[in-house]
Formats: sequence, structure tokens, C-alpha cells
Amino acid sequence: MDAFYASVEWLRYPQLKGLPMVIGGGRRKEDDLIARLNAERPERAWTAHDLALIPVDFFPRLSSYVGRGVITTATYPARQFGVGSAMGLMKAARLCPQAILLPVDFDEYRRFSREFKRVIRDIAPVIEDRGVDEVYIDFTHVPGGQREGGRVLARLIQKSIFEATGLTCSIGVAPNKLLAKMASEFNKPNGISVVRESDLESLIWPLPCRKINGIGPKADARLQGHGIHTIGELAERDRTWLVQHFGKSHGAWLHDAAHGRDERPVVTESEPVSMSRETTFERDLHAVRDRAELGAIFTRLAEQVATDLQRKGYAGKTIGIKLRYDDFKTVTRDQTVAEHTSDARRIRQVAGQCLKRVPLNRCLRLLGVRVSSLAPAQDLARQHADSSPDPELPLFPTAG
DNA sequence: TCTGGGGTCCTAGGACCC
DNA sequence: TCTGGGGTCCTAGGACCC
Repeated sequence: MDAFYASVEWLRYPQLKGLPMVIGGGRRKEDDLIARLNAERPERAWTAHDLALIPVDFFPRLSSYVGRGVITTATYPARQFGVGSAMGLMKAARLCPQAILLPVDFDEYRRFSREFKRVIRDIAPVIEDRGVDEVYIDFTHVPGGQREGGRVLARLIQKSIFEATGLTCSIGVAPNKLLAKMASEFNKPNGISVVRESDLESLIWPLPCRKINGIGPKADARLQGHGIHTIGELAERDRTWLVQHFGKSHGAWLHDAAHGRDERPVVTESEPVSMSRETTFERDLHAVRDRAELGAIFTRLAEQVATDLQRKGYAGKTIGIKLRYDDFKTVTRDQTVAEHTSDARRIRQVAGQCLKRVPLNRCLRLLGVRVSSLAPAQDLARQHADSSPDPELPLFPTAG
């Protein structure tokens, strides 16, 4: 999806289009726009239907932000001031104080996410979820999926998404996921790009290695250290050389990726591996001095994970914590227990055991609780019934 | 006045078992 | 007395992605 968060916001607030705008944070004080409008602009009774009428000068500015949030999305006019994704909002406020600041509204983004995915699934059912704003689609067996190299189907999907949501997207069509992901970047926004195997040299090899999904800042820096800057330069290296310098698995993958080879299937369904909740405090907290506050946050995180597990129907048997010190160093501890659980008190209890194994002499800025080794709750219920038959029940209660 | 939150996957060492 | 060869599970950290 093109500039997904910003585009969803523009559906509600079209008056903000073209302005420098930043989405991020969430701890700003003036979160409830409507309540504030009625208090400060009582000339009319504002309702949720009037969002598009809110005067631009009413929106909070980056300069008013106080907190530890980061930018999740910056619009192009804001980027011209040097602000960008992942930058701290306080720093961004120095660079572009007049930019409009909207808090993230994940519920709304998720709502549109479900909607655009539903539209795609109705046309091409084999899709793989890649987060809130992205999917892989297998065109192979969709009727008409091969016409004009996939362009016809891609156009249909774009048109259907726009009609259903008012949002635009960019689609890359290619023989595999690796190339399709890169192709989807070629023609933004609202574009379609078809990349064939024969386009490798001309379209892919000139790109920087960083454009390969899976090469991040660390791997890129290492490659650059060997004088490898483009995918073409990476493709020139012997497979054995890459394996020697980057390990058996990673080296072989780098070689394949540079040659546009990728056999991964489009995976339509998968089980979650872990669920977690974490929070960065408004100010650094000390284990002793702020014991009560930390304890309350810790309990709340455990309750939130428990609620998430129960809502989604899972239980886990590895419970862990994550904490980040004031120097930004992060540590984790986890412990596996005999029985799967989704109980808040049990999670809190085991997480508390984990906390005892970690040095607490420094101030903390973040605390998190995680549950992994998940299993669907219904499977566990069945296994439990199998292994411990209830004497009150007949031995052969049901068929199958 | 730096640096979110929720994930996945990989590696590597140690325990433990056969 | 001087070092097997799997295999699995657990734990901690880190890279990477959206």
C-alpha cells in the first residue's frame, strides 16, 4: 500500500494533504480531537462526522510534542526537512517544528488492512500476509493471471482496492517473491512493474544491495567493507567466496539472491510463534526507587499478553521478559514451564522469576513480557482430555 | 531532548539423552 | 584417561522486517 498510514489519515483529514505531516507517538496530551474542538471552538457542535472540516491550524504541531516516540511515517513535504522513519520525535521537532503531528491509530490501519486484503483474496485467494500494509499474491493459477505478464490482473486488483477503500497500492509482478518485492518499489505510487528473469542485469543488478529484502544495515556495511555496493557486484562474487566470508547458509543465500533466485512459496497460513507486550516508560525507572510503578506496569503487561493469548486462542509454555537499560542495552530472560498457560497471574509469576535473574542496578527505560512455544488452546484441551480421562465420562464418548 | 512496538528467523553453547 | 556422534530442547542475543 502506498504511504499506508498517511493515506488512511488523509481519508479522514483530506485537508492535510500536501502538508508536512508526521505520524508517530501516542502519548501526546491532546489526543481526543473532537472533545478539544468542542471545548475550544464552541461555535458549533462538533461530531465524528466533521473530521474533514477541522481547520488545519487546529491540528497539533510537532513542536508541542513531549515524549519518547519515534516517527512511523513522514510525508514527503516533511521529509524535505530531513525528518524520516524511526527518527525520535523530539529530534524531528527541532528539524520541522511546524509539521502536523498525528498519533498512530493502529485500530484504524488494521481495519483498512483487513479490507484491502479481503478485496485481494476475493480475486486471488493465494495470498501471504506480510504485515499491515503488504502481501504476496500468487498469480499462477488465477484465471487471467498471465495476461500481459500479469499486468491485467494487477490493474484489476488496484482498481478493486481503490473502489473499496479509496487507497492506492503499487504492485510488482515477478517470477518469485524476492523479485516481486523489489519490483513493487519501481513504480510508486499507484504503479505496476513487471520484472522478468531476463531483466535481472538491467533492472536489478544496478541497485544497491540494501534493496534486497533481508539485507539490513549490518550486512550491507559488511558487504561494503568488501567493496560490494550493488547487487551486480554481489553477483560477481563466487559462491564459495561468499560462503567463506558470510557462512554456509547466509553466504549461499546472498549468492542466490543476487542472481534473482528464490524458491520460497507463498504461504497462506501460519501459526504464531510468540506474543508479547512491551512499553517504553515516559521517564527511566529504577528497580528500587520506582518499585511500585514498575510492578504495576509489569502486571499490566502480563495481563495484556494473557488477554491477547486468550482472544486469539493460544497458550504458551515459555515465558520471558525483555528489558532495556537507560544506556539502551537490551537483555532478555526466559523460562520454560511444564504446562502451557494463558493465565495472567501465572505469566506474571514466571516473568517475575525471570526478572530475578537480571541485574537491576541501572535505570530501566523499557520492560516487556513475552510468551512463546505457543499451541492452540483447543489442541491442548484435546490432549489434556486424551491423557487424563475423566472418570465421570464414559470411556468411548464420541466417534472419531 | 536521541533511539516504538510487535513480530520472525538464525546462531551458538550447554544440558541431556541414546 | 584424554575425548564418538548423533539428536532435541532450552536459553540469550542479534539481525531484520513492517
